[in-house]
Amino acid sequence: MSNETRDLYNYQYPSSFSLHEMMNLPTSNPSSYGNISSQNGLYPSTYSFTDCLQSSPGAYESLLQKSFGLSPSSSEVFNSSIDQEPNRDVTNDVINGGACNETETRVSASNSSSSEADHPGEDSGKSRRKRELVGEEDQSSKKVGKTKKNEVKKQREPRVSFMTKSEVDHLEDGYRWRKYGQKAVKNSPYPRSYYRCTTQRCNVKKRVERSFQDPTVVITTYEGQHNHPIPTNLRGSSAAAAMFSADLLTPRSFAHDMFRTAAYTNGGSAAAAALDYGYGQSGYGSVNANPSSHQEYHQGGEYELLREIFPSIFFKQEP
DNA sequence: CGAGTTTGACCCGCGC
DNA sequence: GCGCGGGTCAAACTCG
Repeated sequence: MSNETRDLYNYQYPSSFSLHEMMNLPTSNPSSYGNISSQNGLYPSTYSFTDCLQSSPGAYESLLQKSFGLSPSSSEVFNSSIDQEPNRDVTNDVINGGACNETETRVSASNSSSSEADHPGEDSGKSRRKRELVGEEDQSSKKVGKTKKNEVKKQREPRVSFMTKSEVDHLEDGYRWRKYGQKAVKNSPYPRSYYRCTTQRCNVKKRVERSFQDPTVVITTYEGQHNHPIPTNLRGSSAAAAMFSADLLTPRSFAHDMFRTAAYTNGGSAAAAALDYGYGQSGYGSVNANPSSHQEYHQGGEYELLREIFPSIFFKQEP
């Protein structure tokens, strides 16, 4: 694990980590709010979801642009905060959030380099090196993986992580993911699952783990940017697909994740919908790009609710 | 039969 | 140099 990653994690999960304390919110009703936080250092580190809802849709889009880097150069914005103030006290930056929905989400982002992002479709890091070695040197022995001396130091994709209060481990974001690994996390009873985008030449990855200090909190970390549109057949809704812009900036899917979570946890059909994708399949971290689950979600009314809440997002652009 | 999951083994970076 | 832990691979397996 790189220093950068450690910084990111230290930043998010200080030893005294308490979601409620961090959000400066009463613990009696922990599910009645949501926050979006940013670590860019240029904007308030935490945005209140409630504030977003109360403000105009345009203001919310503006927020997304700022906090998720939808404006031209997201990388630089997020990069500086992680590198410059990794130990910043999150608690001090938290804005109080009122009743909003029943999902709380914190978002952070990091980006140590953009070289991979400049070449979407290329694999990164060890796997590529390993494959090259296997292919060029010895196909029969995959254990002979020696690092090439002159190889440029491994560069990372932009990373963004967020915490979501959810019973579901793997939040659907519209993309299709293939699980390629699972590891036990040190000092945590919950494993970490590794997913990769199933689209060819798209090397976006995401890690999903559950906070051991607050098991109701799911920590999702995205790495990289999608270089393809959302599989529309998964959604069955052009409006939902339109939520994701053509530029496919990763953060937009985070927003979508939050909306999804909000919908799933905000209403009577939420539990049933949540059960439909995630638990009850083959266990921890099953892929959930499930058309049927979406349909249930859509028909359950949450979709319409979100359309009302975030009209500018849902109706932003039709391709 | 193809797509996705599981899981043990392996690789590699890092701290000591 | 060694051990640890994170990340990845890939064969075997499951499921629709």
